Amino acid sequence: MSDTKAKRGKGRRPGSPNTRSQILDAARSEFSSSGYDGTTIRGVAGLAGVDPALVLHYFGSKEELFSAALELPVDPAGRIRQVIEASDGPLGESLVRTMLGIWDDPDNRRPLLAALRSATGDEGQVAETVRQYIRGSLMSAFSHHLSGDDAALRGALIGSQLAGILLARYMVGIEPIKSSDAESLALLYGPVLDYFATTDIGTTT
Amino acid sequence: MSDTKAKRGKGRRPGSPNTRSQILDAARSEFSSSGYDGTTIRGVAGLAGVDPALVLHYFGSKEELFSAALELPVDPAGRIRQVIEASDGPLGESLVRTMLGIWDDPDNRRPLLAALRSATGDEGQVAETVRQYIRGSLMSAFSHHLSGDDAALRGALIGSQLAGILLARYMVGIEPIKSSDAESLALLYGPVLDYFATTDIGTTT
DNA sequence: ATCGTTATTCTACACTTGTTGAATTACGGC
DNA sequence: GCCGTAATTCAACAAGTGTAGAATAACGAT
Repeated sequence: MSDTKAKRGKGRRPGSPNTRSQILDAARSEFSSSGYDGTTIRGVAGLAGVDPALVLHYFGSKEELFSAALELPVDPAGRIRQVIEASDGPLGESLVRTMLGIWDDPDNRRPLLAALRSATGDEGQVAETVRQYIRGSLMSAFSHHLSGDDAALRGALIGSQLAGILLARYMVGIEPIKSSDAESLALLYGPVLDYFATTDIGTTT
Repeated sequence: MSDTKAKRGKGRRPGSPNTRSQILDAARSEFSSSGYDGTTIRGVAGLAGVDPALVLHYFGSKEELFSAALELPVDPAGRIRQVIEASDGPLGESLVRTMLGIWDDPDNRRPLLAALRSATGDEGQVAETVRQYIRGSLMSAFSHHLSGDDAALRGALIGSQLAGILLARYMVGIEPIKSSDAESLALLYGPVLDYFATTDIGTTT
């Protein structure tokens, strides 16, 4: 409680070397709140109380740091498949509930936000990777268990609805969606998802 | 057709001075595809075939250039109010149709994308302005003509659904939403919007 | 023809960025 | 106690950024 201005010299620090995870934590925080371009290695280092060079000593470059920060604590596509398989009734509510459960967990929130920010911005190669993941794994998780020709379309409809929730709740912060509890939102959006999943729709190009 | 390598000297150029709008056009293009941070004045200048200093001669700074590029050719909130007032029946379809009409117009697409990108990224002051516009004018345009206590909630639900469409169609590019024609999407999403607008929902905090 | 005004470029500055290499200190095994 | 290895900082570079000021050339009015 008394070393606020510790001006330490060069060499190695004594004590427990959990520095690497502190850096990762700081990186997640910065990436999720400022996006890829908006995040600077010096900023991450400062937040972790560490020299910028150390960040690059652990992770080789900014891109690698970003990839490491994106290593999600959960596998979203997997969880979605679980939910879809484990419910035979209307699954809309469960989907919303599960998704919000994941996003409301502070451990997941920041890396997920970082991923979504990079997918909606345009930050080169990594962003495109995230987008391909969304288009590929995530979307197929939605549509895999839907029958019929238009499974892809219905999966996309579901995905777009969920994406709208994320945007409103976590990115733009629209009330009352931002502050509602997850259960209320599940009840509100559930029927719509079921509608998308089941309703018959004409052929669409 | 033969001056591809024109290496012109210092002074003023002869001919028509529509340079200012060319710069604005280039700026819209860059901002919408690369976001605020990703866009460089030199890049804009290069795209407009002009010196970087000229950009700052017309618009005083990068932020002002951004604001100028955001000057939308349409007033979204106004159009929404129009649509809502001018239809007494189910307005879901009309809403989607109108919104996609605006976004599919190439004149609007880029500034709108630039705005949305800045709202979902975190680029400081201007981004916050856009977000406040969304939370304020846009949202109240949705909820203004809905009766009852929960008008704000229902407006937010509608807004989140529309936002999901934008994200899927224009930002991440999820098929088949990306390539469907506007009319099909209006038919698909319309009923859901009506559901949000009319269905009775319990008190939510 | 002259003159102020405007459009345009050139050059340069101060700053921030990602990244590198050398220097310094602690740790762990022998 | 000694030594390789890992952790950590320092100082610096090259590149790119937004921006400012001076210089030059064309325009419009008189």
